[in-house]
Amino acid sequence: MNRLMKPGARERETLLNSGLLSALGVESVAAMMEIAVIGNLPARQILFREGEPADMLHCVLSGYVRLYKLDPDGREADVELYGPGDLIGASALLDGSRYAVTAQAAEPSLIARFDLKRVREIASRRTDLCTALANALSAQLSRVFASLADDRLHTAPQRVARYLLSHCAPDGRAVSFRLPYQKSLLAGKLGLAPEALSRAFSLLRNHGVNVRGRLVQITDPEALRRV
Amino acid sequence: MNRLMKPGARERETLLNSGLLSALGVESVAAMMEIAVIGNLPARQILFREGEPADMLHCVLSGYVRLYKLDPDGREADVELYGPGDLIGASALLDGSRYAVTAQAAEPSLIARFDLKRVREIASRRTDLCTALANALSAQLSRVFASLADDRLHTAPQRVARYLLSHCAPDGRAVSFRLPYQKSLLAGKLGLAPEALSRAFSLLRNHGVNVRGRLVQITDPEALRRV
DNA sequence: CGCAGCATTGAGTCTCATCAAGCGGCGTGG
DNA sequence: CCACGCCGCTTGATGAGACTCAATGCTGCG
Repeated sequence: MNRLMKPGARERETLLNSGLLSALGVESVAAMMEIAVIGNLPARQILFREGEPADMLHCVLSGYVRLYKLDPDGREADVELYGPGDLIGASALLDGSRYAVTAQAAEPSLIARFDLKRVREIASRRTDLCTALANALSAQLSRVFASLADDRLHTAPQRVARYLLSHCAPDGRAVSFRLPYQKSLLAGKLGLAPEALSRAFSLLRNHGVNVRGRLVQITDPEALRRV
Repeated sequence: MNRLMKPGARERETLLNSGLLSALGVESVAAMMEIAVIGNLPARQILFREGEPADMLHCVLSGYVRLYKLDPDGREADVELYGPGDLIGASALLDGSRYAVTAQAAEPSLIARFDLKRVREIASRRTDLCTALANALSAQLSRVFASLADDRLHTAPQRVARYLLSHCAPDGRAVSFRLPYQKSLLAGKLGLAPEALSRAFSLLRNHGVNVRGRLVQITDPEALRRV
């Protein structure tokens, strides 16, 4: 962690809009702001490792944080990718008090850290924080269920198509946008090797998808939906 | 649902030991008991379907409940398997108020149902219930992370070996036990076709595993660990 | 301008799903 | 008591998909 500091005006702003704090009453927000510590992470910095005692709750303010598990042989499998506003480490709220996964900054990132003991203590007094935590967890659980089913049901091009569609407006109009992160990260998030993602993109060229660098053009969302 | 009823003595006993209620104070337990409804499910009965508005929280008392997602073509992918004491539908606590998955009794089962609105209402007053929910969710999240990573990192025989080892004492002694459910269920839980599970078992015969019906003998846990 | 890292492409291999057929136990009904 | 049929499991053959390894292209940055 390069710099540790109390949240400034900009960080407070971002935190207020985050998934966790946005639903809280003013007093709980104040209590959480009180214990928040802002940290600036260089790319590839590890936040915590699988198996370590969990002592902090994290919230991404900017950048992306990758959660993965390690094989005995050192291979990695991404299980989740958190962006601005997302809460990290909630899976460790109680579960044995150990982190179940490793967290690593995927790019230079700004995060807020909360001492877990003090969060628990505040949550035991203020139900709005407690329900906000439960809600964040339940949303994350739904997401992971979706990932798992997606993995088991769909091929690589289908998963990529679904990802692209999830970033489109539901109307059938053509769109173009920038991928929010590196392709290798996206590959990991989708459970693919980078090569497989590349091949999927090139296959999807026949279905109305153009990719140049991080720029994606989708000329025919309907065709994509049929893949 | 065949029979709906208030919990009797036996059901109360089981509920008290369940993951959710075991951590609560007496008053919260009483409040939850008050709204609990016991239901007896025949095998294959659907508890709820993906996309339906979520109005109930469920807790397995006996039997097993399978959670899965459906493909447009009708193929199914299991995402979780809940046994006695497990909480179902917590993923819908708030998340859009819709069930993210379909739940089906895998065998004749006894479950407790709680009206979700009333659970939320109790939770907003009693933090012990709220934190118990959050804890249940966080444990489930960890489990699903583990499944997802396991899927992506390990082959079918390795996943089966890990499953078997998780049912052994950590000491290296030989053990034998009964599978708690059908093999086809286990296959789904591990993300495998039933044929793949069968082949995995036959491959593991060379590594100290004997299977006859639901009976599993593990003669050499160490060898299994090396698979 | 050159380098380092990411991305693409190709070839080969492995794993697993799928389809199809055969086996075995178990319950029902004759 | 036996015959039949159902269901779950096993086994075999096949094919598609995706990972690995390796070589090359591209890009952005110093």
